[in-house]
Amino acid sequence: MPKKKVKRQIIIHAAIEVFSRNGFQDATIAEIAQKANVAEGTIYQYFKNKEDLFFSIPIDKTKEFYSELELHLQGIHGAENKIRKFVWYYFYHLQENPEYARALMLEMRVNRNFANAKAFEAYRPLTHKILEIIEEGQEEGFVRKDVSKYMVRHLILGLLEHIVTRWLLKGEKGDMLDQYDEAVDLLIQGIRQPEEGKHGGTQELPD
Amino acid sequence: MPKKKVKRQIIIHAAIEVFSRNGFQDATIAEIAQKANVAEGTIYQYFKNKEDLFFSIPIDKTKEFYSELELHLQGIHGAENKIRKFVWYYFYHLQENPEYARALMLEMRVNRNFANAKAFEAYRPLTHKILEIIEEGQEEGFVRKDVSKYMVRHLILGLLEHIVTRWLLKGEKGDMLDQYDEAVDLLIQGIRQPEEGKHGGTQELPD
Amino acid sequence: MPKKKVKRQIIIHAAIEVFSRNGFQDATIAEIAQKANVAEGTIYQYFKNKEDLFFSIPIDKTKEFYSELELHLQGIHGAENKIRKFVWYYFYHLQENPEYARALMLEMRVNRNFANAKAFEAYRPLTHKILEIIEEGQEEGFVRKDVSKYMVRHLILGLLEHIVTRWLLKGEKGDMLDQYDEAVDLLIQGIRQPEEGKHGGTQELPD
Amino acid sequence: MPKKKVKRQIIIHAAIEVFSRNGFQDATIAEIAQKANVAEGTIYQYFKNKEDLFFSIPIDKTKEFYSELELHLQGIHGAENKIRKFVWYYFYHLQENPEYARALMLEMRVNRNFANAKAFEAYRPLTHKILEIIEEGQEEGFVRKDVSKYMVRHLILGLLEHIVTRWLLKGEKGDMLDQYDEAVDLLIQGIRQPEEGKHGGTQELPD
DNA sequence: AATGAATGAGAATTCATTCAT
DNA sequence: AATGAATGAATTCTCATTCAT
Repeated sequence: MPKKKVKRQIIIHAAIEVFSRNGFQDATIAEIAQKANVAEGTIYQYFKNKEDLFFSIPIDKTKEFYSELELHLQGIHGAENKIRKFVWYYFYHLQENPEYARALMLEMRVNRNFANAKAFEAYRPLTHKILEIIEEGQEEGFVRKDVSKYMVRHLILGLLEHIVTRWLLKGEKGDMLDQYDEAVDLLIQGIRQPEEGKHGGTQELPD
Repeated sequence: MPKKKVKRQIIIHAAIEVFSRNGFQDATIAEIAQKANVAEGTIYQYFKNKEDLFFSIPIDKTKEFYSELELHLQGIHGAENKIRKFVWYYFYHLQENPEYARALMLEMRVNRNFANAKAFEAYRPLTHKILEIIEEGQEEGFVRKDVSKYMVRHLILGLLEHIVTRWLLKGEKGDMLDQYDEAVDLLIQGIRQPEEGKHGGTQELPD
Repeated sequence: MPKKKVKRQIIIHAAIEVFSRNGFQDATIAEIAQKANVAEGTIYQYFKNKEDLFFSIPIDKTKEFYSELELHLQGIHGAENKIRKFVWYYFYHLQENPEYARALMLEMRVNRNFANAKAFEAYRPLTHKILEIIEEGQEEGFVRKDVSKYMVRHLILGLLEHIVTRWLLKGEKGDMLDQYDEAVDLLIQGIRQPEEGKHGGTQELPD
Repeated sequence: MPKKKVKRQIIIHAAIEVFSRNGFQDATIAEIAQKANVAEGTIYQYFKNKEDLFFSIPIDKTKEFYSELELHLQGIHGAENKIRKFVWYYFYHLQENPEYARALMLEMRVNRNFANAKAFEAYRPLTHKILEIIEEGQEEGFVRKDVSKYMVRHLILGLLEHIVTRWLLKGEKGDMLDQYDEAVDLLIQGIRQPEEGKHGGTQELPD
């Protein structure tokens, strides 16, 4: 790896730690620089400003997340299994990278500028992947077709993000993977195409 | 209402607007004071500090949210209908109060201190309510019993929060209630107790 | 004088000293604050920023300059005498206020933003006054009419500014008023309407 | 020209542009380096520091100014004509080199260190030249002898600098040479030795 | 000679909070 | 109770200069 890239990585690594511990606003460039063993000014050689550094985190980390996810999905057939794997890997990866998880869930996800930033682009492939799997599932007949694939994705990501967020706010106690079975169970049942002649449809809301 | 209470309300109202527009860190006491037509010092007569003011928002607003929700749930029988109503009202109320929604979703929900704050207490009845309904559903036999009620709640709140958050970040465009039907449909299917002899259980994850 | 005004004056006073000693760029708010015996933040209660403070100097000081000049011109008749007085007072006042002189000549006068600033407006009456006197002189028949009054002003102000600037750069040594006689003599001869049948007009430039 | 000299020239050229556009303080070595197509470090091979580079501008440019002026003065007889030529060339040259003019008038001329710097030495021949012409004029009997030659120079340079400075601050609009006729007219009348029996001397200032 | 990455001192500005009136 | 002037700590970012390659 070229030297320039290496130092960039070192800074990003330090940034993840500091941002994740203190949040964007309370993190200081001084501390990041110290952690990265570079002068404060050096950071500005690599990143335009604090926000640029902040948004560079997901770019790098999400690429890593995504490419590893692809690996894990290799050789798996059927949307159901892919979704199970996706859910499992989601928990697994964020649990292994709690600082990245915190930065992502507690900072990026609710940042007003994130959606505009180039950082968001890096996030795209990931959200697109799950959509692809959902589409595949709908074609297979496994996933409900009467509900938009986007809503299906909302259900999946909503549950995952909710669990991860709570885990983070509670101090990362316990093993998130313990929740894997129930979570995936609920999701699969929620999104699957009911077999013929199942239950009698949904009731109308009276009010 | 006593005069003291009124001024407190005025300040909170101004705070919601300012916090919601700028986020916690970028909101200034000066602006809130101006909006509330009081001197900056006055705010410190009613609230210990900026964070205290911030966390006082959900206390008041959530009480309002909760008591109105109770009203809407009056006379509704059966967990399914109650859940439908809950979902509907959740969307409805946050859509009607976008500034509160923003403060709640983008600021409170991910704030490290929120969970500890007394503000969180105010939030309890609400999250407890949905849990109650889930329990009722499990007793009725409508909601799956093989999955923890907490996980069921994660599914419901996760989806709702996810949809609301996206709506906020996208600039509050469109009517969230348009998504109500699909959302509730997915949820209900996901959490309901399958009838006897339905599908063949969940597959095992191969890997 | 109201308290607020007083403190403003104190700050401006400190600012004149510091700006004049170090120039705009090398002057620091910290030093000005210290000299004024206020906290750094206090300065920002009275002035928008460093430049605003800087440009506030001439506003106040020039008003003072102008009103005293008016006093000195009281009771003087004839453009010639008024011009003599103007020149004399110009030297006198700047010599008595060398810090203001330095700020004005070495900083303001060449500042790209000065012309746009509101500070420039304060300067107007002064430059307008001399124009008025020139006009009066032209009506009297004392000042040449074949040359634009603006050019006449350029001649007068050019000489004065040049002398003051050199005096400042040389370390404010000596008494500028020693140069008064010669300076005013040259100026008067330069701008006066020649009597009939004087010299043979100007030669043409050969090249 | 040796290669070394060429690169020095390139850097100075870039420096003139950047200093003149931004002023000394706001000009950056980085930008100058970029404009000159050299690395930042390279500049320090040719100049001790930023100020040294800054003060090197007049050295080179003034030599150029001076040698061209000498050329223009060739073959001109009589102090009056020489002064006319000097004035004309002053306007002409600075108008043709507005960036140099800006650096000279708005930066050098008021710089506290300029007078001490070696740069000032380069300026000498120029100011000495005009003094020489004035002396010649006094010997000829064309220029007033009752006024110091230095004051005469103040008058001339004061007017020229004033006009050029205003032209620069107003955005270099219009042709300065349009002002040549009036300017030189005023100057010539101001400095010329009055013929016998002219006006009755200067009045005394009453106050 | 040329490079350009690294440095780190330095300064303006903001703003929550206090407290005398 | 209300005010709002005063505070000063705290932080980002810039940029001239150096020096190893």
